[in-house]
Amino acid sequence: MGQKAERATKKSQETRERIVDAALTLFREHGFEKTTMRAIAAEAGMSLGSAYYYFRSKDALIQGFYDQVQADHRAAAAEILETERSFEKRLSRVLLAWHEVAAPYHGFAGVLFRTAADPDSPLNPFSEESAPAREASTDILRDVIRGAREKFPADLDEDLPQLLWLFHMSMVLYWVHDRSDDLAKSRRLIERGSAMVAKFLKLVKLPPMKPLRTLALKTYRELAE
Amino acid sequence: MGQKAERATKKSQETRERIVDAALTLFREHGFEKTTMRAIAAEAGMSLGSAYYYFRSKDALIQGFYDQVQADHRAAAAEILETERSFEKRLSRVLLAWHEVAAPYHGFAGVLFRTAADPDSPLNPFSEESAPAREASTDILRDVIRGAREKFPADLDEDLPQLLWLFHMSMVLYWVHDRSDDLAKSRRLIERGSAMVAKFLKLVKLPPMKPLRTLALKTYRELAE
DNA sequence: GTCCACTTTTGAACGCGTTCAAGAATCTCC
DNA sequence: GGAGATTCTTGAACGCGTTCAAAAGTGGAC
Repeated sequence: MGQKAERATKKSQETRERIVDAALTLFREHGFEKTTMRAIAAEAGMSLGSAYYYFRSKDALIQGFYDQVQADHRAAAAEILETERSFEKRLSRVLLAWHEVAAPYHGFAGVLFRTAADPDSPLNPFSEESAPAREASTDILRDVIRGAREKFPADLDEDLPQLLWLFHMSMVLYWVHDRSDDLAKSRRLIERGSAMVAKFLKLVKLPPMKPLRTLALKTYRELAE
Repeated sequence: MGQKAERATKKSQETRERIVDAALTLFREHGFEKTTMRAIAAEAGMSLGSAYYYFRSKDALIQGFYDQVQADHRAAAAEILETERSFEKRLSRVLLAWHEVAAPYHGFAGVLFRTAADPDSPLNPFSEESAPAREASTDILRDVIRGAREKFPADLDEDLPQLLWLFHMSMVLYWVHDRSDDLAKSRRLIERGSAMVAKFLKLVKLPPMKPLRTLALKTYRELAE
C-alpha cells in the first residue's frame, strides 16, 4: 500500500528515480502514448509489477516531469532575480526561463496537459496535491514583485503573486498549443504579455480605474476558493 | 472508411443519433470512464464493431455533446438577444444560458475537458475540426455586440467577438473546475466578469489607455495564428 | 541461526479501447 | 431480376493499463 513519503529508504528512492528517468527518456523519444509501461519497466530493469509498486499509474509518472521542471526553473530564476531590477524584465525573463527549461518536453506537453486538465487529477495545477508545487511557483513570482524597483497598489499586495501565477499558467496554456517554429510565438507572447501587465499595473492606479480594480479584486477573492 | 459527411443517408444518420443518445444517457448515468463502448453498443442495440463503424473512437462521441449544447444554446440565446439591449446584460445572460444548457453534463465535464484540452484532439476548441462550432459560437457573441445599445472603439470591431469568445472559454474553464453548490460560483463569475468587461470596454476609450490597447490588439492579431 | 513481519518483485490475468477480415444487406445499373 | 459495387454488421483478436495473489528478499528480536 502507500509507501509514498513514509519511510522512503535510500534504495527505494533510487528505484523511483530509475523509473522516472527511464520514463522521461522514453517519453522524449517516442512520446507518451507510444511508450508502454512494459517498456518503461524493461528500460528501468525490472518487471511490470514493480513499476506499479512505485507508481500508482502511468499518469503518476508525469509528476516526475513536474518536479524536474520545477527544480530547474527555481535555479534558473534565482540567477535572474539576483541582478535584474525592472519589473517587466524580471517577469518576462523568469517566465522565459520556465519555457527554456520545459522545452525538451514540449513534444508530449499535449498529453501532459491532457491529464493535468482533468479537475479530478492530482496533477491538475489547482488540485490539493499540487499545492506545494503551486506555492513554490508562486513564491518565485512573489520574489519577482518584491525585488523590483517599481511599487504597486497596496491592496494588490496579497493577491498579485497569485494573479501572476495565473498569468504564467495562461502562458503555459498557449505554449502547449503553440506549433510555431522554435516556439517563437510563445516567447513573443511572454514578452508582450509582460509589457502589458507592467503597463496595466501602472494604469490601474489612475482614479477612473478604481471601481474596476476593486470589483476585480473582490471577485477574485470570493471565487478563488 | 470515411463515410463522415459524404452521402449521409437518412438511415445512417439515425443510427448515429441512436449511438450518441445511448452514449450520453450512459455517460450521465455512470460517467464517461465507467461507460464502456460495449455497453454503448448494447444500449444502442448493435454490435461493438458497428459502433466503431460510425464513430472513430470513444472520444469522438463527445462531439455529440458539443452539438447538443451548441444547438440548445443557440436557441436559448436567440430569445435573449431579441429583447435585451444592455451590453452587459446581453453578455451575462447569453453566457449564463450556456451554463444552463450544459449543466446536465457537468458531471463528466472533467473528462470531456480532458480530451478537449489535448492540442491534437479534433475536439480541442481551437482545432481545425471544431472551427464550425467555434464560429457558430462566435456569431452569437458578435450578435451580443451588434444588438447592444453601446458602441465600442472601431479598431476593436473585428476582434471583439473573438475576444469575447475567449472570455466565454475562460468561464467554461472555471465551470469545469467548479465544485460549488449548484455551480453558484460559476454564475457569479459570469455576472461579475461581464460587468468588468463592460466597464473595461468603457475605460479603454480613455487616452491614457491607448498604448495598452494598441499593444494588446497588435499582439493578439500576431499571435492568433 | 531462527522466526517473524515487512518490503519488494514477479508474471499471469482481467477489462476495455480499438482493429480487422469476413460476411450480410442494400443499392445501382443493365 | 441478376451481377457487381458499396455500405453496414459482426465478433474474434490484439495491445496496453492495471490488479493481484503469491513468491522472494530484507532486517530486526531473541
